[in-house]
Amino acid sequence: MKATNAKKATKPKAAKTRPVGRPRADRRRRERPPDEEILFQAARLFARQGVAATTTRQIAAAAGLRQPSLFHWFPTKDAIVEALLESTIGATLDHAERVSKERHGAALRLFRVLRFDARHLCSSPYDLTALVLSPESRSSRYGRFWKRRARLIEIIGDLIAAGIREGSLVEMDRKLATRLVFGMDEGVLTWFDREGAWTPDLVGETFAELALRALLRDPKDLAALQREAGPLHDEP
Amino acid sequence: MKATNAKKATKPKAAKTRPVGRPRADRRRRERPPDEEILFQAARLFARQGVAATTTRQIAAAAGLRQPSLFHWFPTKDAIVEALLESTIGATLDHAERVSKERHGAALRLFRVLRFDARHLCSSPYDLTALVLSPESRSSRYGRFWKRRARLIEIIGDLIAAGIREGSLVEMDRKLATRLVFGMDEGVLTWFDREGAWTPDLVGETFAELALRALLRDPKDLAALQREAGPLHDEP
DNA sequence: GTCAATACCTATCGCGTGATAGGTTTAGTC
DNA sequence: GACTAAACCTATCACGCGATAGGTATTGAC
Repeated sequence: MKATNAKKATKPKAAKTRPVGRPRADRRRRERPPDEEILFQAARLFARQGVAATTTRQIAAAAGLRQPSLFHWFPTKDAIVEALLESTIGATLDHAERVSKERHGAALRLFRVLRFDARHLCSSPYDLTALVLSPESRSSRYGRFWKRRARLIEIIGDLIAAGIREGSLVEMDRKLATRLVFGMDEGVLTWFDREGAWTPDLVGETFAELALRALLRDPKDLAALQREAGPLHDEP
Repeated sequence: MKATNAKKATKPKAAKTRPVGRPRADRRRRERPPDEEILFQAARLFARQGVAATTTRQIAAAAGLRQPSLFHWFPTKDAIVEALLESTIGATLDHAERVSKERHGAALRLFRVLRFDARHLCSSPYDLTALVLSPESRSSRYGRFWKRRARLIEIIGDLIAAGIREGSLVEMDRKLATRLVFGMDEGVLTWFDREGAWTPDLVGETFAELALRALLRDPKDLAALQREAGPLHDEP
């Protein structure tokens, strides 16, 4: 009787610290669940080396697994890339769709969309440098992501066109302007250092400030835009 | 006697159309010498697929050779990447060094450096999208290229700082401004279509115009800058 | 204790890769 | 015609890749 009770007192304690399943060869603690850890480490490696040059063995080792174990969580290497791409752009496109429909001047809407996107790129849990900017991701396999990205470009282009029509933005080739501005936006991915001195908010604000100074007929309007827009960190 | 003469009349004609060396299996004419054709086709494939995902068999087929023949012209696949990287940035850095030393206002010098670089990126004989923007090229193997690129960024940063000191450009975090402007510059690589409607000159001019509008204290100074700078196609 | 589910492991496969080795085909020189 | 250099070719290699197959080690439920 007494021996049985002593055994039961020991078991619940072990249950709280051990996940179900075979223990790993790599005993190091991981702060994320396995699928998220795989994505996190994959993104890091992709950003540093590119997708094709990153092997599944490297990803597995970085995530604390053996290479074939990756296929328990993702059906193919490709599926990892796809999951990373899908993890981006959703929030920023939703925000852009919402803001672009509001009853405000085009310049204000543009300002808010741009700074939100740049901040979002800097603060994603995953380092997306390689994925968004590299030709490796241009495959038709990721058509959904590229469609949504094209939609975001379209929204920005429409806002620039509306600003030109309203007279708040300077006359120019609206498509070329869209490309240049969006290039500066995504260009953030090539230099933003997640361990560096600049915060995502600061980058978002400064980028949008420069973009609007470039486009506004009268850059003195910028101060009013910044006031009306409010602090970036209040955007949902 | 006569038969011998007839034979000699035929040979000189063949000598003018046939290069020395074994004929290719792929008989199609190539407009460039073999090494240049390899670089051209490699750049095209790298831009579309990325470096690691492009095989030497693909490069060879595109250049009209068999795969091992590549190694007659380049010692390794890597050497192809290196040659492409070296083919860029030389002219633009020389120009930037020269212009940045001239006795003109910082804003004018900056304007000329920026538009030259953007045009240069658009008009390179090789499509460098994958090489300049992708992590694949970040290897220490290409240290020389990355040093020169850093020098270019430094020159632009110094010009921005000088403009801020002179009072022609707005006060702001000079390093962040440099990064954003250079991001727009290189971002051109992600969207410029060599078969498209925009010319390299137009892109160079428009990019520099937007960048200076963003940075100038008084954007009305832009017109004077454009006049003083003269047409981009006159830059050597 | 048995069984099922879960999360891993080791072993291995079929295939494709960059590169080497040796041979072939041409023009040019003597 | 013999020889050399140049520019190719075919054949092959050693290696590493993504993925499959089957087994192992744990928890939790009964």
